[in-house]
Amino acid sequence: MVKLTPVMEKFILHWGEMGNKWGINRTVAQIHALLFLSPQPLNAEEITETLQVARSNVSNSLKELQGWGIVRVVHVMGDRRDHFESLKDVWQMFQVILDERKKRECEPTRVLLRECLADAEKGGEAERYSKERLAEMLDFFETMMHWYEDMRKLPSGALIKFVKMGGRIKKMLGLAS
Amino acid sequence: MVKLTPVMEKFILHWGEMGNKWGINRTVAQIHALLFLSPQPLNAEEITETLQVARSNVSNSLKELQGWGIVRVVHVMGDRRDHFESLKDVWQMFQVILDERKKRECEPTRVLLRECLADAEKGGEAERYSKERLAEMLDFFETMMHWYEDMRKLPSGALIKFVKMGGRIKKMLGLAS
DNA sequence: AACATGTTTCTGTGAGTGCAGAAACAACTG
DNA sequence: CAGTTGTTTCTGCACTCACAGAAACATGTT
Repeated sequence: MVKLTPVMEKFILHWGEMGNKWGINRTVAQIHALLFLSPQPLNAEEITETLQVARSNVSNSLKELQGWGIVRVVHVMGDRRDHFESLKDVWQMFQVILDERKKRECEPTRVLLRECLADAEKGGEAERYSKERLAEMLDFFETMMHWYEDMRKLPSGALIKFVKMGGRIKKMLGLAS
Repeated sequence: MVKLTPVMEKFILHWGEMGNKWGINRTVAQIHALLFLSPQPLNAEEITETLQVARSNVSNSLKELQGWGIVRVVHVMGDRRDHFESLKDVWQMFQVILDERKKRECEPTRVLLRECLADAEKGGEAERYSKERLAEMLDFFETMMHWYEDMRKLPSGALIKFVKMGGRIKKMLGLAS
């Protein structure tokens, strides 16, 4: 049995709320938080007991987390049950989440915007204004997505260094623009 | 009466779905999409008719959108009703949305992480591992938030230029790191 | 093959939200 | 100051989603 410390409990509950606001199921987020804070991989049974949720709920949520790619199965010697562990590297974790959201939500929007623009061509004058607005929207999406892909490709060390530069970016831009 | 073109309808429906996935009420997102695509400001009545939702729903959603700061009231000569218009600049719009989500969701998380770390100090050995993990998480949040604030401060032209540089960033980093 | 252990899918219930329509409220107009 | 028009808040229903528990399904063991 995993005994939650007060800090763990506090964080897990908050993470659940957060997840909720960003469109992620509360239990899924809680399990993620638990695994993130757990020094060892946990099996489904332990998660069930610790969070006091139904076994089936745990099972489904774990599948969801594996689908996102931030939790994976590992095995413990002498125990045939699956154990689960979260990515522990925060940078990597958010990178994976962003990748996934980009794929699930941004790509389809980009596709739809392209379709809309194509349709708008045929719509003549009636669609003129929409076309303008949606073209800007599409440009925004494509720009941001490209930019993200470029950043994504950097070796993670470089990316972190870059982000941590913070204010100094300003000067660089002064030169570059 | 505002007649929706096929393109408008398509986009509005999609935007509603999208909003949903990111934790934003469907009607709120739809109204936003409608105002975004509308060449003129619309009054609540028109929105009601166009989207076929209850008047009260429109009223509440508009208030929500104003709370986010992406829709504002304007007045039309000879008409005492409020009219509403969306920000039209996509960059500005997303900046406002990000600002708001940062304020509503990231700041509180940062605060909570700080509290957790303080609590963990008192927890001794039992909280050691949690403390490590949460410290990393906090570092991530603070780094990203600072970075965002720095970017935020750039004149918007510079920011856009910067993002559009895309791949060339890589070279700059080569020099800078 | 029976049993034991673990996992997944299915089903029904409950909680939370979204939303329509009514009622209350405010602001103007003649 | 009655009447008109417009806005906001309230109330309750409906729908969705989350989730518990049961049932079905696997896999391994003796």
